[in-house]
Amino acid sequence: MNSPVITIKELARLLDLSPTTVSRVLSGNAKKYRISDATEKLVKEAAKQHQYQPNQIARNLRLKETNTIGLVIPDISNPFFANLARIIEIELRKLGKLILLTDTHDSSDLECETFKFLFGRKVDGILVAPVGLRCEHLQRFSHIPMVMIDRYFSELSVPYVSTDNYAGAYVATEYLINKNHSRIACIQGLVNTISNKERVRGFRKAIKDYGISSEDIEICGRDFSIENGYQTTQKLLKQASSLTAIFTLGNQIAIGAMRAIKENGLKIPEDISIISFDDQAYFDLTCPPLTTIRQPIDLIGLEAVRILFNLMDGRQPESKLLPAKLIERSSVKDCNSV
Amino acid sequence: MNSPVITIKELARLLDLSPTTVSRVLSGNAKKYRISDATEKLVKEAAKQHQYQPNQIARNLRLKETNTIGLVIPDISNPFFANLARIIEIELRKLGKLILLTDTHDSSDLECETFKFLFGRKVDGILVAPVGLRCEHLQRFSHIPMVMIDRYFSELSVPYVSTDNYAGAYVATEYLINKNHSRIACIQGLVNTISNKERVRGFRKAIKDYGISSEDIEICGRDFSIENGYQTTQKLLKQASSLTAIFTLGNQIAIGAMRAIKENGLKIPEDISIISFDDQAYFDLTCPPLTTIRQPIDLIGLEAVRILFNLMDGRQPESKLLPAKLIERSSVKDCNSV
DNA sequence: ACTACTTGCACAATCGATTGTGCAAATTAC
DNA sequence: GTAATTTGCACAATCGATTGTGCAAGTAGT
Repeated sequence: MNSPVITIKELARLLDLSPTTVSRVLSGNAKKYRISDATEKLVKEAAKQHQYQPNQIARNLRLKETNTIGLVIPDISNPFFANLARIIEIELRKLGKLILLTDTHDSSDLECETFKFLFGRKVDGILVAPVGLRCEHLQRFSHIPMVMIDRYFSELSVPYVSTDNYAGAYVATEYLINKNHSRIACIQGLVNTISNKERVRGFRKAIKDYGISSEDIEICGRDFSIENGYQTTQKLLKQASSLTAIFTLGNQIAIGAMRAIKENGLKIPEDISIISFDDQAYFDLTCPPLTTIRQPIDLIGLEAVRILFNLMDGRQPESKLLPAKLIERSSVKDCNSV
Repeated sequence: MNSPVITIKELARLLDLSPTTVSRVLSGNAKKYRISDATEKLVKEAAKQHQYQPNQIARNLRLKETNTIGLVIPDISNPFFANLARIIEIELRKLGKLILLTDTHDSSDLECETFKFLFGRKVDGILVAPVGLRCEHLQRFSHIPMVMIDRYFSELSVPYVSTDNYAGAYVATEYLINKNHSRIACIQGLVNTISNKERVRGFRKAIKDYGISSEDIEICGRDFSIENGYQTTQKLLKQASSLTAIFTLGNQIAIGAMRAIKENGLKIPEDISIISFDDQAYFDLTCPPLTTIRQPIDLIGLEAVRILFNLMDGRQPESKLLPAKLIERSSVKDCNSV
């Protein structure tokens, strides 16, 4: 029986031709190498009949091109990254590339190991949302075309695409302040990641600009998980301060915070207000609908892919910070009207 | 300068050894081939110093093993699949495999193309949540180790791991009936997919077992999207029937349904009850908290990987249907107590 | 009929790692 | 001192596709 995989060599033997000729026909270079029309037709028919599929591994080795892009993400179960992955997958597929997906679970060590893997696989490029704590490995592999998404290191020459986290956080904080909140807690994500730092910076700047005492605010939390949102909020609420609003710096944190508030028998926004960075599809259905800062996820994905391909074509790296947008719902109480 | 990539051949030249010897040392076969301790040490040090990373493409070609698993998913932005992807990624990484991720957007054509791609890439195995409409391509490539997840075709000899959708839907329906609902709509997902069909079957069976007139129920909808949940619910509500409960067959459908209900100014569960297949992390925070049927996502992922590896080891295929669990919250009104 | 092209295809090397086998040199045995 | 082993490593083929080059056979020109 025919094995389910047929190679060019076998095809050639069947047709009594050389592998060279078969290869040339199948890669569309028949004319270029003066293969006769008759032979061309013969080869094509045989290929179809035997369902010939080129062995990409062999092509890759020879052509030094794998048509594969590494996608390195801290947590694919976070809807922000899942949505990002989706748009990126769509774009890359249009361009004939496949994705090697890796989830680093916010571990720099895993990320570093991942880079070695991807390098060994000879990916044509890498799209990475770095954990954000270290970057030697990014540096080390920066000879391969790479774009950072969401999180980045401005000190590296690697381009990035992200949200303008600073401005977004500023707007969110300003919004709270305009609603006359003054005792505000900010629950942050992974400390030291640029997106977190920028959001915190935006928060602080607004606080300062509006002359709010630094004693009336609190910045706490440690990562972007639901767990962190929950535990940090529990702690905040136990402090029995006169906290009036919480600004969560990620959608998962918001979930945890809401859960804790609910368990404490408090009402949003009557007892405590909440605003979150990073909108999600279901945030209009939570109790109450959540006011958020929406990041332009699709645009981030699109731009990242575009820039990556520019890089692969040898063009200049180019970074982008895209604007976030306030989505006003009803999780923030207007303390002016009291 | 040294190029950033060093090959075995170059390493060999530097050390004045043959590539053979270098290869043998680096793949840990020094003893087996009687390489002297001195040489072994020399090679290892040079490899470390030059940061040698084996070219996996070349190894793959020679060894016919890519350490890559194809993951084929209908929609990675659906949290159900994102969570599944995450647990699978974790398990596969433990086993030294990387994931080629593809999103088929619920298109059988794309799925078919995807299979060709994966075959060409010589993946060691495939984990697929098939679109579910056609399966010739699954058949055609069934010589490569493959496990279907979530959705499956029982007529194929390809093993699968999924939830016991029939039983889950039966329990959900029974729950509604016990709460004395009798005018129930069921908003389904992708018609003809096995998970949908099984859920509908469970629904129908419960309806029949409890003697509810088929005129009091309605089965509508077309796919697993938010959009479908929204539009179908809008239609249902416009019919001004005396509908008392909706059973949505997927988490995204539930979101759409809730949105439509809300926009129509109706209250859940006072005006209309809702129960959904497929629990999500945030469903305790929606307005109201949603009663759902939870699928054992982690277990599905774990089992799928386990079975796939058994297959790759040449052991027998084996399929599993895992139990779902009712998570009672407060989106279903108890009509008995009225 | 003899040279000059053109046509149609095959040879062989290559990509980087792996592996069965072979063969000197070193060691041991007697 | 010679034969028998053992030690230590290299040769060369292989995986499947690609490509620069070469070379017959066919056609055209005069």
